[in-house]
Formats: sequence, structure tokens, C-alpha cells
Amino acid sequence: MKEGPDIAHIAALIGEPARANMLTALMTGQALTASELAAEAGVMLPTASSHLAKLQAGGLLTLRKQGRHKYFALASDEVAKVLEGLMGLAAGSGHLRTRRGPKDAALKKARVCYNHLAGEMGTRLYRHFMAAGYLQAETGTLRLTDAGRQFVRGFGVEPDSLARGRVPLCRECLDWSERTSHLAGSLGRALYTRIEDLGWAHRDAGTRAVIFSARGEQEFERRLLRG
Amino acid sequence: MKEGPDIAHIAALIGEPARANMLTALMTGQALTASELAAEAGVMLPTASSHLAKLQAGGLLTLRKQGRHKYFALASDEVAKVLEGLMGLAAGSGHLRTRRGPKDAALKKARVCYNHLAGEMGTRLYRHFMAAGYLQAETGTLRLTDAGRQFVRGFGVEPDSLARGRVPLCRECLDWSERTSHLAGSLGRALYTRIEDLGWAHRDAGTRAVIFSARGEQEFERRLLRG
DNA sequence: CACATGCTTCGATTACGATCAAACTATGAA
DNA sequence: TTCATAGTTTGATCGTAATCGAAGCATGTG
Repeated sequence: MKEGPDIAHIAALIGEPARANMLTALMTGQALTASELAAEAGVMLPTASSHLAKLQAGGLLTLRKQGRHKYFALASDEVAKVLEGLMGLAAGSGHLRTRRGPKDAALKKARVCYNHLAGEMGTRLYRHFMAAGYLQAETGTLRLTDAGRQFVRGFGVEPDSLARGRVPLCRECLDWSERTSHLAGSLGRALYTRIEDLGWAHRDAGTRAVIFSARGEQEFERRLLRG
Repeated sequence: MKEGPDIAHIAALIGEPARANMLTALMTGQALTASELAAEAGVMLPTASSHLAKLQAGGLLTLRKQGRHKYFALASDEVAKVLEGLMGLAAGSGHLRTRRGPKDAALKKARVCYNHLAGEMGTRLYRHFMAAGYLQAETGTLRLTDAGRQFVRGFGVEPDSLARGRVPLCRECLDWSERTSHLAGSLGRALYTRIEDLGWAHRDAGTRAVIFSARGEQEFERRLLRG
């Protein structure tokens, strides 16, 4: 009855529909302002403000002030991981909030998870990196091998500069649609950013969906899933 | 605003204190009756009954009828994994439900997570299995190598008979106190059962804590963390 | 300065869900 | 059969928290 951390409090934070909408919106990895989040959640500003204060107090969100704006973002990728896990449970229990339309197909194919690539494209990338020996699982964490280091460098991402941060370089993240892992961590983030920079893909405005151009997808296959 | 599965519903299920207590109690892996869970949650039977119906409808619990008893258990280790993740967040945000007493130290050292060994002892076991090459990470899942197969057989656990079930043989599970992985899946379960059968350890009644005897701990070190 | 924009605080309203006593059903024991 | 135990259903009560209008700050812009 009184053992371990207070799970109910933070689950209750996530369990309010307006707040859940906000958190889901932040799974894109973008930082959003209070007004944007209010719109996203379908509530008025005072309500949103109150919710955001609670989420922040609960350690789920971080805040960055910029001028008269307040940008909120998920506090860590642990938070994102738990949200993704909850989505898995919710999807498994069959209660989809919307019937799966054409938009869902896009989400299933490729989407952004917090800040890295998820969906079919994400898991294929992860699988290839493991199979090619670029990544190695070690003691519960993921290690980028020398071969992997060289490979990502060839793709225009410098791993050593990423390794400095607080966030681990490689981390696996459970994909709720594919039910298998994809690559997270600062490397996951950097790879996705690079994909966007190369113009292979862009985010669908306001959604988590990632739209690959025809050429972008070809290049992705050629340069990231081979060799 | 309306994208993806309904995360709020199931988070709300977990977010009610009485229900959270029940779920936490079930993290021991034991199936418990409605009355036991009522006591555990600190509510009367009618209240518990209502909560349990909701948890079951939400797909978080499974039910096994036995005579006039109803035994409830967590529906899957995905559920356990999410709960463990929430504990991590709650522990991180510092809101411990109880100040860490001597009991918490026991929990930190060894406890049962759903049905397998967690805490320091659990993560050490996992680390050793990885380092010795008994386990290998592959495409997001864990594989028991031939060497590993032989090793666990020597410990009195037959891996091939475990592999048949619906549950994967090996699976990693994030440990909320250690912040690293330990071994779950049917092998994790079998190893822990064997440890209990050998009399090395027993569960503290009603808690998740696992108490090793002095000899049990020595044997654990000698037979599972070496060779 | 005035004026707009972004967000917070206050206060009143409202709705939802947790709670439990009492009555009821079902299974088992004597 | 009668009694006991395990759990459900009903219905009434109560508390908490979500909601938003209106007023209040704070930070920008003309």
C-alpha cells in the first residue's frame, strides 16, 4: 500500500484528456507555446495555463522563456518513452481514438517520436544498423561501434560532438505501431535532423507524420539501408 | 488533437490512487483476489470491485476464476514495463511516497518485478549474462546464445521448454532504481523461480522485496555471476 | 506614452467519479 | 437444507478538479 514511488500522481497528470493532448502534441519534439498547446488541447488559455503549471511541477515538461513567449517541451526522453509505452497499451486494448484513416497510414510509415525517426522507416533503419554491426547492445545500453562511427560520419553526422551531452548517444525506443525498437538518443535525433536538412523528408505541419519525397525515400534506402 | 491511440483513458486508469495501489501490488507477479486487492488499496470491497472491472475493461488486468475466487493479474509484461517506467519518472521527480527507510534499501537491493528479479541483483545478473556472451541483443530483442543455453541448463532451467509460450524467452526490462536493464521474459521468470526453489531467497510477504539468505547470496555470486 | 499580445490569477460554476451501506447473486461447506 | 464466504449491483452522498470569464501582470511594438 505504501511502497515505491508515487505512480498515481504522475499517471493522473497524463490521464486528463486536455493534458494528454498537450503531451501528445509535444511528442513531435517541437517546443510549443502555451497558446498553441491550448489550441491543441481544445481548451481556453486559463485552463491550459493551469494544466501546464501542473505538468511542469510534475517534472514532465521543461520550460524555456523567450521574450513574452513560453516554450514548453517534454522534459526528457524517459517521458517520451513512457508516453510511447502508454500508446502501445492503448493501441493494444483496441481503443483507437480515431478510426485508422489515410493519415494513420502515413503515421505508421514514418513519424517523428519526440525528435527521432519512428514508424516503419525508423525500425528498418534500426534493424539495419544492428545487422550491419554499426550498433551493439551492451549492458542495457546501445554502443556505436567503430564501423558505425565511420558510417554516420560518411552520412554527415559527427558522433563525437554528440557524445558530450547529457543525453546518451544511442538509446533504443519502443515503437508503438511496429512493436519493436527504433533508434533514439542524440544520434537518433541527429540522423533525423540530417535527413530533414538533406531535404529527403519534412514533417507534416502539426502532426507527428513525416512525409518522405519520392527521391528522399530512394536516397534513404540507398544510403542508409545498404552498405 | 485527435491522433494516435487514446492515451488519456489508460493513464487515467492508472492515475487513481486506489487503482495504482492495486497495480503496484500486482507487480509482484502474484495473482491476487478482489478482497486482497481491496485491502491492499485501502478501500472497501464494492469500491475495489468497481475499480477492478474498469482495469479489466481497459485491458490492464486479466482474470482467472477459481471456485468462488477471482484472481487478478497484470495482463502482460508490457503493462509491467509501463508501470516500471512510470515509477522511474515518479522517482526522478523526487516525490517518493515514503521516505526511504530500511525497507527501501531492501527493495533497492533485490525485488521482484512482475515475476523476475530486479534491483541490484537483477541488473548485475543481466550485466554478467551480456558480458559473458550468454545473451545477445538482436533487432530490438534479446537472444539466448548457445553458450547461454548451456549455462542456464547447468543451473537447472530448461530453455527449450520455455520458448514455446506466447511470452518471449528473453526480454529486457528497465529497472527503476538502477536505471538500467534487467532480464525479463519467460527465462527471467524461470531463473527467479529456480532461485526460490533452491532456497536462496524468498519474497517478503506482501512486498516486492526479495530477501536473500547469506548462503543464497554467496551461491548466487558463485554460480550465476561467475563462469 | 498608449496599445497589443501572451500568459497568469481569481472566483464561481459545474460535472464527474470515488466512496460505501445495503441488498442481491453465486459458489462452496456443513 | 442452511449457513458462510466472495463478489456484484444499486443508489445516495460527497469532494475534487476541470472549466472559463474577467481582471491583472508582464513584455513587447508603434
